[in-house]
Amino acid sequence: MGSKERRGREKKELRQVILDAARELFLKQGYENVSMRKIANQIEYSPTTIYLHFKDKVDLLHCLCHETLSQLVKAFAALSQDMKDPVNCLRKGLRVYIEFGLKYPDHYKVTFILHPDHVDQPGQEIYEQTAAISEEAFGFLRLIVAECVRRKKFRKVDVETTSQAIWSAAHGVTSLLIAHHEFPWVEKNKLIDHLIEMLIKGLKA
Amino acid sequence: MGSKERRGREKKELRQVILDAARELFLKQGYENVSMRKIANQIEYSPTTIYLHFKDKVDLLHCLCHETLSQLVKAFAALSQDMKDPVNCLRKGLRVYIEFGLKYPDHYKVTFILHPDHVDQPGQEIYEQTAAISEEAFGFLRLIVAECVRRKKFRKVDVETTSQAIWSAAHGVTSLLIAHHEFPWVEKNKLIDHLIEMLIKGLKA
DNA sequence: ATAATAAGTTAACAGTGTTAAGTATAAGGC
DNA sequence: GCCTTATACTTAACACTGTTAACTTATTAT
Repeated sequence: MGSKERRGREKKELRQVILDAARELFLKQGYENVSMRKIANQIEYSPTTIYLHFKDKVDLLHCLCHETLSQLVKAFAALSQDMKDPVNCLRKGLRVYIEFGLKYPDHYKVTFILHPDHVDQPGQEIYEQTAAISEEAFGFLRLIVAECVRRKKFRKVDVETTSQAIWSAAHGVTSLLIAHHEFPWVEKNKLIDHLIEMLIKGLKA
Repeated sequence: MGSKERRGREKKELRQVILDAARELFLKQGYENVSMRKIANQIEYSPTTIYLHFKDKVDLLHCLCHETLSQLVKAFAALSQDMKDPVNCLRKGLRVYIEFGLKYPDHYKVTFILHPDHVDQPGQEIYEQTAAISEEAFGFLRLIVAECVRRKKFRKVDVETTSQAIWSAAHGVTSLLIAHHEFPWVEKNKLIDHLIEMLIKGLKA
């Protein structure tokens, strides 16, 4: 009867329980310092149960990554609805991006810092999915920059080059703050704001 | 007599052999995928011999970073001799930094990208050394930016914050060009120049 | 020659990701 | 009801990992 549906639902629930436990542990202790056994202990199942829901440890991280990337895209989508002030939209978008990275450093690492060739094998489903959603996210930046140029808020720069340069800068501060936390950084919000304003001033008409 | 010196020299030689093997393996397979046993196999010694020269695996990575940073510092030192046009000096310095990364992507990866966050344990000798040489390299950038502000080529920005923001941007484009080779980048020199000019325009008085 | 020192090794510990084989339990057909 | 079959989950094991302690071998100094 409906028992099949119930079992399928229970399976999905356990899957989510694993994802939640894994995310919490990854964020608290770092991906490398969390073992499958630790996750299993947390949810009070045997280690091998995880393998009934995920191919391996990397797959687990990728699913988390996909979850959070989707959130990033959603945040961008919400932002680009209101394009009355495209420059401010860009400002907010960059903030969202950088803070996303700082909030989910492990996810950011896998998606944007680690050599994708090491982690992903092209052709794998999860790889294509991640690539697609990344492209979708970058599309928002391209859109906003184009709007800034179209409305002559920015001087007549090449949209693609500018978008890539802006992404580079945003990625730079995000990844450095994540990876080199031993460096004597100035107050992080001050640094981020300064970088963003610098970029925008460098583009203004 | 001189036998003590010879033994000391032989010890240093083996140390360098280990470093070279480790760098090659780290670059080819990634830090996490290279075991002490793999390194030991490569140099045809037992795994524990490495521990006679390095405290642990992280120490090994730190020493490699130190080597790379020294090279970069030397390049910067040559540049900052001629400070007649500080803005152009900054331009050139950024070019040197980015092209250093693109020319020696392996070195750059190990030092600035691969750098795992659990590596840093304040109090350790090698930590202090790496921190010192990083500070030295960064000092050149700080110096140039300060000079730009002092001579009123730049508006009155905070030197430290600006320097950190500039480094972030330079690191961003370098690491992305290295790591995300599959992304449809515009012509790389165009991208680099555009970013540099954007930064400088955003700072000009 | 003998004692001391250093270099390098072997064996082991406690941990890792992952797989194959086994067990209990629930579902479906008769 | 009973039997078969599929599912959920566990146990045990494999081949690794970084690292330490104890041991052996070789070289030096007295």
